[in-house]
Amino acid sequence: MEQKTKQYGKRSAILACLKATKAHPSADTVYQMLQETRPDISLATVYRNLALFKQQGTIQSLGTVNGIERFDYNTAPHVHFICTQCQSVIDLPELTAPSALQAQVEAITGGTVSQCQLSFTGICQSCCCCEKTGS
Amino acid sequence: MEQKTKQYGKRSAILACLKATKAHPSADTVYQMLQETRPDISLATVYRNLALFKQQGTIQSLGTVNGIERFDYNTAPHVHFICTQCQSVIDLPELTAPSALQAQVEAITGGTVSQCQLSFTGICQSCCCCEKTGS
DNA sequence: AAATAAAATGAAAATAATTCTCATTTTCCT
DNA sequence: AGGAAAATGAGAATTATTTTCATTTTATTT
Repeated sequence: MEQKTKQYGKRSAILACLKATKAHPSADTVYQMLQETRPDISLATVYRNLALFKQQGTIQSLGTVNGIERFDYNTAPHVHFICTQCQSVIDLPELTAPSALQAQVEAITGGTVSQCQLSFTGICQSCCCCEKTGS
Repeated sequence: MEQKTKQYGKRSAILACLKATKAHPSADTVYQMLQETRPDISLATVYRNLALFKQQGTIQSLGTVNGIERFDYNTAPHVHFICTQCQSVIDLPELTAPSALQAQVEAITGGTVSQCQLSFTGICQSCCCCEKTGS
């Protein structure tokens, strides 16, 4: 039993990374964030584990922003604001997602609802003012 | 001025295709739907024009379903149900999108909202019953 | 602790949706 | 009609994501 660096715990490191941020990161962003503390984790492993967490329901996908999938540790229904310019995603905890409609949706469609997504897309405050330099 | 097949009107044919369907098609689906009547329209042109329409605000993107972008001629805020099994997207006109929240979102974020998306994800009725054959 | 099976990983190749290039065609304007 | 500007087709390029497979790590059994 030689003294060697712990090689495992990669899965939980990836999950912890998502838990620690509010940035709703992409797979590549998670990979880059981990590079500093866990350079032994490859991008493929990040992809694999994010897919696993998503399938398990441990995390949530917000869908894609600019063609890149974004993830959220918070699986409770909540509202997002997505800036199409800087691609930032922020939570709007002040507003409530209409998850109460889920029963109605199931009644209307005859299907089963597993997720509710409410998102507002636009230009965030910092991108707003930067834009005005164009005139 | 020889009698030749009309080569133009491709742009409007693409838009008309979107207008005519409730299927919220992808670029490739639009291309395939057009193949029958307008085999002179290439896939690149479909992509180009969908991007143009989207940028103009003529059409809307629902985001991606299974990694593929889906489009909607209806730009009014409305609710979608997305089946993760068969990838079908249906409108739920019975329910209203909470676009009234837009002012609140702008007040909270200090940004500008251009789009509101409310979607429920799950398994649709036909996929529900098919699933049960597994036991 | 040793042996074995099962799961996870890295590196790089493979996949596939989308975008881009550029030569050609079509449309628009006078 | 003539020329500029825009649109298009074909295919190459791009790129996020997935997959392959040999190797390493973890779990299990004794």
